[in-house]
Amino acid sequence: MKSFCVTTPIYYVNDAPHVGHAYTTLHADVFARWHRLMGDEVFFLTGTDEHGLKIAEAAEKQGVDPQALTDVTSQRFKDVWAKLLIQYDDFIRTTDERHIKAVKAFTKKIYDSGYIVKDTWEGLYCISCESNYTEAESENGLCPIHKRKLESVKEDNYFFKLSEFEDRLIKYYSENPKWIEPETKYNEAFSFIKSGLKDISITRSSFDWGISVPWDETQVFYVWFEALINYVTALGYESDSSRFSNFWPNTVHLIGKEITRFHCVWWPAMCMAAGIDPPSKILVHGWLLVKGEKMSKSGLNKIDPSELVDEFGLDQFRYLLIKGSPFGPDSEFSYEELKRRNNSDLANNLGNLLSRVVAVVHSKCDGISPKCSSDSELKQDVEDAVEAAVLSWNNFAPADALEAVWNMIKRTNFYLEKYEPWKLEPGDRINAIMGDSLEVLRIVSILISPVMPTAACDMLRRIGLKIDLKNVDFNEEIRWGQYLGGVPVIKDVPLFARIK
RNA sequence: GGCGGCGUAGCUCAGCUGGUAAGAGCGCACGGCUCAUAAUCGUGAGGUCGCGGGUUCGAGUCCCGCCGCCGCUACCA
Repeated sequence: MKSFCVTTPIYYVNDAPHVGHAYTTLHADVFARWHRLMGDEVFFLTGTDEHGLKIAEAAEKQGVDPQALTDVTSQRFKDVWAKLLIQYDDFIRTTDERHIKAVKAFTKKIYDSGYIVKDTWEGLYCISCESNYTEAESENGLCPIHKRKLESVKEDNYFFKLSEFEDRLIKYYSENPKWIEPETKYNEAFSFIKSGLKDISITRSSFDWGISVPWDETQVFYVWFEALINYVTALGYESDSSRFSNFWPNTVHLIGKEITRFHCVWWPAMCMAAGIDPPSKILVHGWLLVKGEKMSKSGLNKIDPSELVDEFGLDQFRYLLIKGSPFGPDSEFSYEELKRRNNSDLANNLGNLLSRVVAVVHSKCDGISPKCSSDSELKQDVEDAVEAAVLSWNNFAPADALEAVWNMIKRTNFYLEKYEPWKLEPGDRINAIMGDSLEVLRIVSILISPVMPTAACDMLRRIGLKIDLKNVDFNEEIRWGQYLGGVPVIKDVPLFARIK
């Protein structure tokens, strides 16, 4: 059995879940569901990142314990994922005891190998921004935003000797040209590495909401350095070697483009330092833009995924998010576009196809489905579409996979128009046409099930089938000619409602 | 400043190593149909492929310059 592991970033709990988070997590979910459908052993990991200064400050402001605060804010993510039917196998929190233990083991290993050393961090700090700046960013020693003088700050910290991994990273990148996709992000990270790497400060001593350094209790790890380790924590690093070796390094990380460097430069070096292989693949996606602006916590353009689920329906929202924004480039996200796509792709094409097929079976076949024919003229188109969809799924291009499926749907609407079964007298001809149409619907429902799990089941129910999609031999089930008919076809409300 | 990307029909975008008459979806217009969720099917619109040069028998597709937008250029979740 093949294994497949997919991860999302762990989300910083300072931020309320929005469609941007949902975009990443939903992609991970459909990839996981696709691989489960293929019969692979799947591990889908997500979670929350809960340490760091910002959380400590927020907790203090509210007069609560940071752990109590993150218990609440972490739960918000779980709630949204439940609403979106995100089927993760594990939800890790960086405040979990298992993570703290794994971080200590992981970093101790690096420390013992001599790749973590103590040094002094010096930098420029803006009190208004509460953040550090580099010489290059400062404007004559002034903060580029507040135009006030930057303070020079010094702190004794531990440093990760990233510079020592330059050659190994270059070698790794050269030997694995497809390990980061899209290619532009690979190039970006690679050129960053080739331009020379500096050591990075990985601990803080000015606050204590973090994981303490095992060999120096006066310091805690910088959130990023610690957070990345979650990926191996959950897979059983130093705690479950059989699971770990089963899923690592054959793991796919899904990330947004803003965190490319941490994942594509720091993380592989950290793995090398700790003596494990880097992950096999990192997929970088762009942003969802609202009127050209990134949807983010700081902007006012945050969109709550729950509201869209309420508006469009669960499966509709899942489809719209996957189909509307290809994985990779930035893309515009608008309510108008969602509505249009919902009405044309879902209501008019797929939903209406189901309705008209069911209606004709009722009016011409007494509501009992005919068997499909083995030599339908639809057969070749369907087989081509299946092949294209499978290829796209395996290339992590779910929007393209859906496109291929919709070609089958359009083809079938055309097929009905061509033979006008509603005009024919009941008989073999009608039976063949309707049986073939039902067969397409059966195959469609299997192919869309990773994206629209409940709609897929509902379609199967309506065409009189009881297929447990959790337990099918995909290659067997997807072949043309399995719709045997002879079962009642169910009339019901439209599968997908039109909006306004 | 350095490196890289983008600018194709009203909208969102495909167009790999240059070569059948510039494409798709949506929207729009007209026509057909009436089984279906005013759904579906057909036809169409006539876009200087950012601008200006160049290479070539032939260039969205290669080269140069220009304009506009964007990303990366180290510690922001």
